[in-house]
Formats: sequence, C-alpha cells, structure tokens
Amino acid sequence: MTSIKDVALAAGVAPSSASRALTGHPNVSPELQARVQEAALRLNYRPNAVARSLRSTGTRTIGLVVSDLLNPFFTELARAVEDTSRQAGFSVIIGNADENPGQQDHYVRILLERQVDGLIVVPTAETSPLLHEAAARGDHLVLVDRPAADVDAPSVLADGTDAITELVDHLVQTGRQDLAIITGPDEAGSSRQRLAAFRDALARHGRGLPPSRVRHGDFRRDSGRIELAALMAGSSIPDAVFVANGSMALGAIEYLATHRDSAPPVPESLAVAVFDDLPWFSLLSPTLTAIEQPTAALGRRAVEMLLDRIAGREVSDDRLGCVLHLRESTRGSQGASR
Amino acid sequence: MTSIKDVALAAGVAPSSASRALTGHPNVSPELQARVQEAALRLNYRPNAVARSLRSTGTRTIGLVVSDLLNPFFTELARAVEDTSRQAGFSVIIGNADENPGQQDHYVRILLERQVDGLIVVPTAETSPLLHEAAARGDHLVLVDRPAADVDAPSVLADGTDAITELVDHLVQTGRQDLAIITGPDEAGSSRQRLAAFRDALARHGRGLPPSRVRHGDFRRDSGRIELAALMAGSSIPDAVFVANGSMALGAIEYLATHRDSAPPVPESLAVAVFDDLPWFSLLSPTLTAIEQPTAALGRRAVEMLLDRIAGREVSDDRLGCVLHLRESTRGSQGASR
DNA sequence: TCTGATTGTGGAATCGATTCCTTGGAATCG
DNA sequence: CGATTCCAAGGAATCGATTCCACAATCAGA
Repeated sequence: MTSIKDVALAAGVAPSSASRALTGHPNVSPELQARVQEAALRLNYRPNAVARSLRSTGTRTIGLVVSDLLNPFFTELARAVEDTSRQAGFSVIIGNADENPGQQDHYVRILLERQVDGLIVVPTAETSPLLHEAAARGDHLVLVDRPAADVDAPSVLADGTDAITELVDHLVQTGRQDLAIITGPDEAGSSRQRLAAFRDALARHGRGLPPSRVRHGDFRRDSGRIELAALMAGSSIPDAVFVANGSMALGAIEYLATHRDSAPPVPESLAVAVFDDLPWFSLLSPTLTAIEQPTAALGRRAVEMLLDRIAGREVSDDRLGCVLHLRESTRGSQGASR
Repeated sequence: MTSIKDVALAAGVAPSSASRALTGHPNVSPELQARVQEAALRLNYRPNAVARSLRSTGTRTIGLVVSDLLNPFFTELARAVEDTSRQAGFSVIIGNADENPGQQDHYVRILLERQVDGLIVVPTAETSPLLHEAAARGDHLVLVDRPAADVDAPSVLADGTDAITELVDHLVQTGRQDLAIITGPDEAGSSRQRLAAFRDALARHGRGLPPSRVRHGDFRRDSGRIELAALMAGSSIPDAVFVANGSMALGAIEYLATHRDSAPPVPESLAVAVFDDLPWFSLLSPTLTAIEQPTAALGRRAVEMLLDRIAGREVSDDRLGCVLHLRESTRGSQGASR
C-alpha cells in the first residue's frame, strides 16, 4: 500500500508538508502543492481514512439502525438518510435490528466502537439500557419514527393522531359499528401511539375498544395474516380493521385474497385501512385507504438534527404530520353519511 | 474517552497485557485476565475499532454498493448481505448509486479509503475505470446481479434465460402475435441479458423483435410508466409486454390503472409479464405473471464468495436459476394452446 | 542439577495520517 | 538598518490499539 510517506518521498518533501498539500491547508506554496499532487497521482495514492480518523476527531460516518429493512417504510427512510448524509459528506453504516432488541444493541455497540460521529436509531423497544447509556455519555443520538421514554435524545416522529382521528370519524360516520385494530408490539412506541390515537378517537364518539378488538402483531408481514385470521375466527366479526403498518397490511391483504370465498367482502362488510401508504395500495381492487407518512422528510430531518447536534447546536424534538387518503376499501356500506 | 491505557493503569498491568487479556490471547494468566476484565467493566471501557483496524489488518467491514435502494429487489439483496455478513462478524456499509455511474464511483472510492475488507457491487454501468482498477490492484471485489465485462472479479448472477424462454413460449403458444419489451439501460449488463434472452426465444419461433418493440427505461418506476405509454401511443399496439424489472413494472401498472378506459384490457388484449416477482403481484387483479429471482440467495452467495476471497480461497462465478410464475395477466386470449 | 523449552509479562515499535512546535529566511515597519 | 512579524517547511509527537521482542520465572527431560 502506498502511504503518504511514499508520496512525500517521491515529491522530496516531509510527510507533514505532503499532508498539508493534499488536504488543502492554507500556508503551502503552489510549487510544493503541485509537486505533491503530481506525486500522489503518479503513485495512485489513496488516503487511509482509518489512520486519518484516529488522529483527527471524527470519521464522517453516521450509523443508522433500523428495525426492519424489509419494510418499505424503513427502506425509504434509509434512502433519505443516506441521501442527505452523502450530500453533507457523510457515509452511512446501516444495521438491521429485525425488530429484535438484542440485535439492535449489537449494532449500537458495534457502531459506537467504530467511532461513528452520530447515530440514528429506530428504537425497537421503548427501553434500552445501551441507548440510555449512549445518550447519557453524550454520544450524538437521534431517535426516529418511535419514541423511547428513558432515552435522553431528540426525536423526529410522524404524528398520525389527526389522521387516525379523521379516519375513525369517517368510519363511524359511514356506519361502521365494530372497529378493530391490528397494531404492533406493545414495547414499540409507535405501536402504542397509534393504538392510543385510535382508542381516543373512538372514545370521542362514545365508543369503547374491547380487548378482543385489539390484536398485537410484530409489525411484520406474517403477523398481519395471522392476526387478521384471528379476528375473522371470532364468534362475531368486526366490520372495520385498521392495520398499523404497511408490512402487516401486506399479510392481511394476502389473507383476504386467499380466503376470498369465506372472508367478508371489502368494503361492503369489512372496511380496511392502513397506517403507512405504499405505492401499490392504489393498484388493488378495492384500492386501499391509507395514512401516508412523511417518510423521506423524517429521514432528512433526522440527519439534519444529528448534524446540528454534532456541530454543537441545540436541537429539539420534531413532529411531522400525516395525510389520510380515503380510498375504496373504506367506502361507506350503508351510506349513512350521505 | 477511556482507553486501554486507563484500563491497564487501573488493573496495574501493562497496556500490552491488557490488550491480550481483552482479546482472549492464549498466554494470559487467569488472575490477570480477571483483573483486567474487572477494570474494563468498571471503567465502562469501549475499544476503539478505528485504532484496532489501523494496527491490525482488516476492519471486519464490507462495502455494498447497490444501484437503487428504492427497488425492493435491492432491498432484499441488501438485507441478505447484511444478514450473512453479521453472522460472519462483519458490518456492512451501504452505498446507493441511484443508477448513476458517477455516484457509484464515489462510493467505491469512499469505501476503499475506509479500508473495507471487501466490496460487493451491483455495477450500474458495464464499464467503470475505478472498478477495473480496484480489481486489478487486488482489492477483494464481487459483482452481483449484473456482469461487468472489463472488471476482473467473480460475479454471482441470476440467470433468467430459461425462465424468459419459457415465458415467451407460453405467450406465443397462447396466441400472442406482437410482443414488446421494456428493458433497462443498454449499459446495464442485466438489461442486455434479459433483452437478448427475450429476442433469442422469439427467434426460436421464427419471430423477430423490431426496434419499435424494444423500449429502454432506466429501471426505475417512472420510466415504466413512460415507456409503456410510448408503446401504447404507437399506431399499432403490441398484445404482450415484458417488463424487465419490478420497479418499472410498478410504473407500468400505474399507467394501466390510470388509463383503465383507453388502455387495452389485461389479459384479453394485452398480456403483461415482469422480470422480478414482488409479493403484491399476486394481490392485483388480474394477478401478475412474473419471474422470481433468487434474491436472498444472490446476496448470501455474494458474501460467501467475498469471504472466501478474503480468506485467500479461489472462487468462481456463480449462476442461480429463476422461476416463472404464470398468473392471470398472461392468460391465453383465444385459448390457442388448449 | 543443568540445559532447553515454555509461559507470562512489560517495554517499545508500529500502523498512516494529522498537528503541534521549531526554525530559517523573507518581508515589513519604524 | 535593525527589530519584529510572517510564512513555508521540516521534525517529532500523537491518536489507541496490537504485536514484536526481550526477559524472567517456571517446568520438563536427561
């Protein structure tokens, strides 16, 4: 491997001068600058970022730990994070927790050991001693998509309360009597928030949400199928289902497609709505009512906040709104609102 | 920051001994081992991977450069790469080239500077001086999904030739007269291969593929819409379209959905098939005929091959087969095969 | 009991770049 | 013209861990 010493030798200067010439330091004579540049080019010199990072502070790298890479929501988030970071001159190391707190901690540890300049985490569980400690030690940390109560770090979240309220209003007004929700694990903050918003909106109509109408999946495809099947297997069947993320929605729709004969028709006997909008929801028949999250904006903001933190600026939490798209799958069954 | 010197000091041993105790070297007395472990724990010591990497060779990191993170195919690939790597004790740095050769080179350079132990690349263009040079310099490199002629590196590809031949046979046998293809850019090896397989299969039936029936998109969503629109705008309209990847298929289906009145009905007047199978293809009506790639296997194999290379073992190219799923969108229009 | 191998430990060199500190020489100013 | 500042450049220290080398102590075999 050709190092800066080789370049310095070839250019007939000291390593320190070579370093200055290559990193564009102010006080370098143009003549020496040119000689070093030429030597570097000729020797095909590639600086060693590991050595640089050791001496100077900062690796110009940020770590991103997402809870499930297979979920398109996180893909888009990762893409936005990557994009924004690159533009700011940072690389991104991605870790995939697979909704597994242990794996999340593994990645947080690895990334901290690698001296990332900052960390963006979608917390799988609401409490994590490691995250707590990292925040306390002063490592730069930003939480995204899900809150984590005991971690002292700024967060940027999608606030779906208004959109969920709007959705519930619509369902009630179009005559739905028996609403159910398939949400995520109780430990995930986003899961709890969506459930709470759903319950509150119902309460505003004087309706309760009995335990049998609350199913907890794990935010992944299979559990959507399983939990919808469970709802459909009961003695009485709800006439509206709200699925709390896109991956579980895929599983739920798959259930309906494979049980076309026995399952209630959508939207006539069963309304379906999803938190998180995916491009293909509009291609189904019936098209699928969904709440769109500002996914890319979440990723962008998270990076901006992290960079602010790194630069020593104060940052505060951010909430971004969601948008409800009413489509065919929640069309009123008896037209009560017309 | 607490360093290994602090730990050594606290344990009353030399830094070298502390290092040995922590990394599990053979010749360390149990007593000293315990004392160092205790001190490390007490001081909450976290080893600095940057310093370690500088001294020892290897960063236990592999770089992955994909051509489009928003494409679910690459997401799944990335997931498999990440998963396999983690199990082998490696982290993954992901770069997203966005189908842009310049951005690809940016990431290859960055990753090499970061001293990744190896690189997995989905080459955006078939020729890249930087990749060529990296391979020539002996950097560990594996290409995946797309070949790159001038790069001396092993590759692992999905070979869709058989599946495409099978698809074309079926289309011809069910009476389709005028087949068209929406493929990717000519510089992408996978795009060229799929086109060639399609053309060869047609030739075997004595059919040609006129230039007007070959549209080149950029493998992304919008271009699927645009190119299908172009095909539908001609004076004569094909009765079958083969879309060469999943992202463009999304755009194409969107076109059909938004032009439901003017577009030819599927499958009666237009058969649609896609290279790359996505979970929601089976949920559409009509369900979508698609060729399934061994996506996760590609990612796994790529990592295995890379690790073999790193370990100094010989590796050779690998081809994995694809599977055709015939669904409703290519149902015979006039039942010619029955 | 004496050699020779083995084992545990400390000290110092090392990885490759950056940066602090010095210094010789040129430029500036009174 | 002498004193002070400024600038370009070299030398050496540094980042934090690993690893080579040396050395003492223990142990085995003859």
